[in-house]
Parts: sequence; structure tokens; C-alpha cells
Amino acid sequence: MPGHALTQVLVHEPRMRWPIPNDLAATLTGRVVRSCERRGKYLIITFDHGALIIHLGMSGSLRRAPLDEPRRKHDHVEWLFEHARFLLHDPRRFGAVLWHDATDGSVLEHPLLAKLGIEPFDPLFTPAYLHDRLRGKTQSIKQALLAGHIVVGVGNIYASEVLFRSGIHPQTEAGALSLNRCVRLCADIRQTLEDALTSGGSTLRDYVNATGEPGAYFELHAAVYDRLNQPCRICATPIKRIIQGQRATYYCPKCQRKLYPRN
DNA sequence: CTTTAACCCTGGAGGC
DNA sequence: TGCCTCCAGGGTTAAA
Repeated sequence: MPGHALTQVLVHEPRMRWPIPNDLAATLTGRVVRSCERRGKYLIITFDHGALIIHLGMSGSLRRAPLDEPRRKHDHVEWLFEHARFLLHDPRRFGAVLWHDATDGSVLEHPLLAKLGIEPFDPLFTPAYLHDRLRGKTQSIKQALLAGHIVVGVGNIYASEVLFRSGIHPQTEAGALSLNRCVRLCADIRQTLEDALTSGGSTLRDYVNATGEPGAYFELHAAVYDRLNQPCRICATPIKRIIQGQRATYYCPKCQRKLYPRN
């Protein structure tokens, strides 16, 4: 919608992760969208006077809907243009809709964005960078990747998938990875995400496409994720499931060996 | 400073 | 059919 003006903004349910600003409609009505960007999993819709920051959390979706279609349960926000309408739908309300005023500096300096890791397809994301940022960390490599402070885009599914591809045990101390291991890991993060993009994403049950069509549903062909006790696709060893930081991790105990401590 | 546990919320799945 | 428990893709915050 860059170049188009909002005609109306309706907030039906402001109780999201943080309350949606009660003056959001006043802030946006009549304003022209300038660009639509992304940083990590945050969407950034820019205007001349600031930027809208949107996060979909775990259950959120943003779709273009017909102008006359009735609102459904959990459709919390509507953005209306002269000939278009967008709905934010989020049953669990883990998502967020925030306004960043241009007078507060670059939106990338917003507290939620400032400490995000590098984009995985940025040329600056290199084995040396990864190795340097992991150095000294006692945290597990799985949690270090998932945290998003080093590299963004690796969510809970892909953290397991990436480590399987790299042959790294998820409980490996992050700081114990050699530069050579980081060479492999860096490439496998990119390759795993690229494969996922090529196949249209790997969302599980709640996926709808940008127009809300339920038909566009992509089955995840995971190597390990959600495959507890099923045979490893490489060696047929039953896949294991553990909990790290309250999140499930899946791995093959044979293909992903723990590292021996090097003295 | 880094790391960990609790928490936000609804709904689907499975057991009884 | 209903009621219960468990689990879920994300990320912040307070506490250790």
C-alpha cells in the first residue's frame, strides 16, 4: 500500500502484549503509507511522521480482506484504505501493535529492535561473526540461536532443524563451538531458511496466506521437529525431545553428538 | 554482566 | 457430549 492513505483505523481489542495506543486511529487516519519493511519478525510500516511496529506473536496473522466481509472473532484491528482493507487476527494476543514517533529518532533504535541480531541473509552474517558472538557463552547453542540477539529469524522450529543439519547437539555450550563448526552452522542457518522460503514456509496448523485462503497450507517436512520417537531420516535412530528454556527441542542423539571438552 | 523462570492468552488434541 | 489436562510457532520482564 505504499503511496496510499489510510481512510480509517479501527481498534476493536486493544489488549495485546502491550496495550494498543488509544490514539492510534487519530495518529494514522489520512496518513500515507511510505514503505513496508521487516526487521527480524517485526513488521515496520513507515509514514512521514513515524512508524507502525507490528508483531504477530505465535498466533497472529495480517491479511487483506474484502471491504464488506464481516469481522470474525479475534479480528482485533482494521486498517482501511479507499479500496483495500487489512485485518489483524490474533487469538492468543501475544502480538503487538505499537507506534514509534519520528521525533524519537530512527525506528531501528526502538528498544524492541535495537538489540536484535543480524539478518541471516546479510553478507555481514559470517562464520567469524558467529564465532565471535558465541565466544564465552555458557548458554546452550539452541537457546543462543533462539534468543535472536546474534542472528534473527531462527525460531523454535528452525533452531532444531538447523542444529540437526549441522550435526550439533542442542545442549552444546555455545562458546564451545570451533570456528570450523561455525562455518558449517552459518551456512546451514542460511540454507535451512532458504529452503523454507522456497517451499512457502513451514507454518503448522494456523496458517493462512495473505488473503486468508485456508487452501494455502504448507506441510512442514521437518527432519526432527515434532518427530518424537520417529526414525531419524539419516540413521533411523528414534528422535529425542527435550525442554530448553521452556521450549521443546528435537534432535537425533546419534547424528548430533555432544562435543568433548577441548582443553 | 549473563542466564533462567515466570508470564502473557486462546484453542486444539487427547484422555476419561 | 463434556470436562479435564497438556501443549503450542514468540518474546519480554523480573529474579537469580
